[in-house]
Amino acid sequence: MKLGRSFFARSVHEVAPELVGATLLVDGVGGKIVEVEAYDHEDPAAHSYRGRTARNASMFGPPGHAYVYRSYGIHWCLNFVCEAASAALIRALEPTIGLETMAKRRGTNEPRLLAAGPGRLTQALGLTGEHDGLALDRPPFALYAAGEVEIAVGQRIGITKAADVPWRYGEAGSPYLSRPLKRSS
DNA sequence: CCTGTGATCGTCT
DNA sequence: GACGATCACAGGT
Repeated sequence: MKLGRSFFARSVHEVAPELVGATLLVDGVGGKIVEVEAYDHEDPAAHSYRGRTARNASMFGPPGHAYVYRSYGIHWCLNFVCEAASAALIRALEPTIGLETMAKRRGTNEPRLLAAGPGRLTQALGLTGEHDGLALDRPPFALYAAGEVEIAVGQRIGITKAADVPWRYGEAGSPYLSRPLKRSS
């Protein structure tokens, strides 16, 4: 089942865990989402926390669109916009389709290193700032609902503000996570 | 396994 | 002018 705008027009805290196990393709290349983090409007760690700016405009747009931003001046990071200026950061994929393309873009043949981390993931999928604001239910994006997956929960990675909340979700035991997660539900 | 560091630059203060 | 929702690599345990 394809994921459309209605799927994303909810709280990011509902949407983010449901994205674990979903399939994400960009121009037919991608795999299974295994790691996601939630960022909401009242969250000091969220880009939308201090209101709308040129960079975060997509977070204030309609749900079901991409928010892509540059990280550390080097990498790109992909988010799925949810309701109320919130977004889910897509942190890791289990590569399934287009392995050769991803390996070429990443410069490695190690499957584990193709998309384990937000910067690696965007590089593997060929995502850049040009994809910021694009709808997720139209090409080049394709998104399919998750099957049965055991979810693990933990603290978000790489932030200093609100670092304590358990808003990181992943597939328990997956070797494709950016970092391990403890089993929970 | 772990910790530390450099790269690199747009964004916001 | 400081600081990142990161990554790769180096070195020590």
